[in-house]
Amino acid sequence: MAQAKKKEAVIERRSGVALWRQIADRMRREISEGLLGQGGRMPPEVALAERFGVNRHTVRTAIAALVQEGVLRAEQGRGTFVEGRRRLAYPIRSRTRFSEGLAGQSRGLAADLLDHAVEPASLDVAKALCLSPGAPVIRLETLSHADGRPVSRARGWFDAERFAGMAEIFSRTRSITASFRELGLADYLRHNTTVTARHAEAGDLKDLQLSPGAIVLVTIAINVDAQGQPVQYSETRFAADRIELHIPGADETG
Amino acid sequence: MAQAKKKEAVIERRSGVALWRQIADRMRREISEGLLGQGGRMPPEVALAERFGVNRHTVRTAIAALVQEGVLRAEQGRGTFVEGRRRLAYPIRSRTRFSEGLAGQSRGLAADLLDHAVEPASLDVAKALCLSPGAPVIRLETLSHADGRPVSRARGWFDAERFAGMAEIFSRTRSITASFRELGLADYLRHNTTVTARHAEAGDLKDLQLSPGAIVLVTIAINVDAQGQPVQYSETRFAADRIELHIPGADETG
DNA sequence: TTTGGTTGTCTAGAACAATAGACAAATTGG
DNA sequence: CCAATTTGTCTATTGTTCTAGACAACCAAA
Repeated sequence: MAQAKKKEAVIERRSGVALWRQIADRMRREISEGLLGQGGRMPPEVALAERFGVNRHTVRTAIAALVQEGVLRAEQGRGTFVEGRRRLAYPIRSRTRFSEGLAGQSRGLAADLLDHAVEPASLDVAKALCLSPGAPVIRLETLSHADGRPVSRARGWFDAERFAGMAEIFSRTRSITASFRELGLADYLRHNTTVTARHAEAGDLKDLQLSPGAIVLVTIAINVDAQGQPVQYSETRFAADRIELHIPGADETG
Repeated sequence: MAQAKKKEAVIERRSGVALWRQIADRMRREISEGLLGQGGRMPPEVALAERFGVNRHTVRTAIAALVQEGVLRAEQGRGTFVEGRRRLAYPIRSRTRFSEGLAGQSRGLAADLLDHAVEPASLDVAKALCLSPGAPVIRLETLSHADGRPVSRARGWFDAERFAGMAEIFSRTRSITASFRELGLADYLRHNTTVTARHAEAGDLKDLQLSPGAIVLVTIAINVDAQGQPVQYSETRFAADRIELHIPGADETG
């Protein structure tokens, strides 16, 4: 029975996803769960190849991809080591603010303004913000980093009349909460959030520094002011391998 | 300029993901968003091939995969038509019950008990249920359908002392809420939920009838009774192309 | 220094994915 | 019936992925 391979057969052939990518995705996940690379050291390539039932070169391709992502570091003669950090928890609460949510878990929080425009509200946006379709809205495209790594890419819409100058203020304050405050909105609440997941699109792959096939968690949210008037409609894509969403129960919400 | 191809270049080559799979994933998403297949009819293969900048055969492979999934139906001489239904909304509230959540959106709700066992609590489970590590817990593996399609695969743990006979009762009632009620627990609350997303594993691919590379939304939740005592710890994998999670704001929670 | 274990590089061939073109088969509308 | 449109099938060719084996380069410990 020494002949029998130990492969776990979790790798599927002819699936349209290359073996090296399936293996890379699996290793990334197991590393993040602490199942692989305990003590910071990965098993040798030959052992991994045997475990997955593939050739050593296939494993090497997977490792190369994770090295490229910054998850692993390979040293000739010594071994392959885990570089990646844990997944950050992003809380979704009534009063969640992006920076507050991740503060304490990471350093170097930053949000960049990638693009902005004033445009007529689409049907979706108008409905969410309780405006007439075609009413002018400000659209902000932002990219947020934590620990020097990009974690989310957001697209937010605001009533252009009520929040004139939002883009300029945001590019200075780098925070939605601070920008609202400057515009006279002291407090706001998260009204509703929808969560989906999908494969990252080309633009997000680039901005979030993901590799093709990577997953993004998508939240679509509406924020309202104290009177219940919508002030922001946003769609945020989180790199699913860096962020997890935490939704506290009602008892913790207040 | 008639020569210039219209391809949208969202398809990446040499990415480890075959072109036909990228196209299939994209078409599935656009169909679910209503961008593709309006009126139930898909554009002809030649048009799709031109749009994605690939050969017609590549598009055919993608279509074949979606036909296999039940999203599309191809009829020789007539065209290709949309079979798939929209994504169901699964609300995450303090008092969400699975069947209640999807009731009204779908028919033929059903939960199957795939497997069950009494086993010693792992560290995670013990901590979540406020038990000592190693204390006996009941583990239920369930599969839920809506509209005849599998939508989620759940693994739940319960205190074996307090909820003795859970497995037998569940296989009869096919509902966690009803089972709790029979065991004397009239009401319970969702205490905490964590949401992540990842590629489906082999077991889930099969049970949820997904194709390799498909995405699952993973929720990890703790339910508590009226006294705040944990009664259930669960990990649920939702087929991300069939379900979206809805998290209402605090004002709607009560 | 020597030995064993590890990653890095190269070559060659087999398996799979994608392209190209041609034509068959079925449906629809004139 | 005929023509146009559409999906289905076949062959051939090219490029990418995976396998197989061999060996070099490097590190650590005996």
